[in-house]
Amino acid sequence: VSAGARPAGEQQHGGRRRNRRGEGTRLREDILAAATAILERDGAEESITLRSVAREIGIAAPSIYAHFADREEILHAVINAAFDELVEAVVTATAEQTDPVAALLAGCHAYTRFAVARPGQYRILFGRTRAPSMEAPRPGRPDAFQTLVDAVAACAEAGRSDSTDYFGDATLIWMAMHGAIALRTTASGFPWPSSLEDDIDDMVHRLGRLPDS
Amino acid sequence: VSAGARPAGEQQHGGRRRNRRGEGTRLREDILAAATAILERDGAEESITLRSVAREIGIAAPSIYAHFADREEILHAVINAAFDELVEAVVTATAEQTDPVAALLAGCHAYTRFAVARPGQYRILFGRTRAPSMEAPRPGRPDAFQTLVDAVAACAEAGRSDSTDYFGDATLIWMAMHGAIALRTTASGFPWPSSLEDDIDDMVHRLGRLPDS
DNA sequence: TGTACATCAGTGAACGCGCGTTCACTGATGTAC
DNA sequence: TGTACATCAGTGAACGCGCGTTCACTGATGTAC
Repeated sequence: VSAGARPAGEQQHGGRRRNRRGEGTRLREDILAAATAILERDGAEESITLRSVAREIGIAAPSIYAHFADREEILHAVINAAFDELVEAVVTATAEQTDPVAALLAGCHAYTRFAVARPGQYRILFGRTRAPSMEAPRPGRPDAFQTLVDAVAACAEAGRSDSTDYFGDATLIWMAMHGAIALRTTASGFPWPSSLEDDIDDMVHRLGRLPDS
Repeated sequence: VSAGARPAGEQQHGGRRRNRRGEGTRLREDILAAATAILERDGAEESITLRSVAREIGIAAPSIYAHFADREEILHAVINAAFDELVEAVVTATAEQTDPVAALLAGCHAYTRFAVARPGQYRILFGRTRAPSMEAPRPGRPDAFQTLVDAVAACAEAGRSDSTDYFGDATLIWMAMHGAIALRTTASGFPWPSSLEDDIDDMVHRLGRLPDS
């Protein structure tokens, strides 16, 4: 096949243009984005393979080795990116509210929204056999769980919650939210009597000891 | 190698004796038991393969086809067996108590105990992308979730719970329990402030609207 | 301005592996006569 | 009681597949002179 038989710029692997010199790191971002897209598309972390990622981008599988040592390193990068986004969403939503109860609820809703909007990423964060814990974040990075504890504390100190064990009650809220999210995803045939958002509200009110739920 | 070189009864695949005529169904049970053992041993449903099961029992992989149509059918059988055991544990524990609050708590603790004792089986029940729902049990079989709803109702009718929405509150309890169990398994690095059993108690009390938690 | 050359981004063929599944078979067990 | 034979439980070799990873390579891009 002569070069002229192809429209200008079309390459073998799906039309991707080779990066110019010095722009090699762009492929790294493409790989990460492709891995995340695959994860979101079919939900299973196992479908992120070197070959599926390469196919998605339109490159040859070995090209990935210039940017990641092995498959596991791609997964770690996906997990870290997802974690960063989740933390960002929770922290921002909480900080936007001035009323302490509204702040607590906003943080919890942001957490839930992330999980519902990106089930694959949420699952790879908290559905793995061994998951990254909510604590021990990278130093300097805000901590989503501490934000939740602080939000409960703020409610109590404003007289809006009867909680006396902020860490403990925040833990209960986190667990309950996770269960609500996970079962909604998983047991989709169950006749859920109310919306997920309402369930989260109820759980936060009762487990966070907010009066008049 | 002459037959005499082997101790009597020793077979190629790990010493398993061939079943006698009419006892062919015994291999079916062996396959199920092996699949369950593998699942419990390394937690991941993907490690149940025709070959790993065959290895575990000491047979040739194709022998499985006499008893299961394909790999998926083995998984279904494992899931059904696990579900039966879970339901049995919950229903029995609930029925053993006469006090309604004690009955509700006993059922929840039985659920939790099953999940902790058999994490692989619990996970294959409720951690899959598509899981069997708690409702729609096989006809004639007791229903674990209905048991939970009834237990909440019994508490309310005895004046021991302020619940007015038995189904809804039972759902919240189920979700919260699931979250507590799943995160304990998953985020093992988290500094859990209390025991899982205490967490379950707190959740049941607050979500089931039992006074003096 | 032109050209030789180093560099960088990426390729393509090949490897060994474990998998689900198929196929033609074997040989011990029990039964009919 | 003895023997031919049907049946049943299971075997072993082979298939095609997708995978992670390795290896020697290619050819466009930019730079030094």
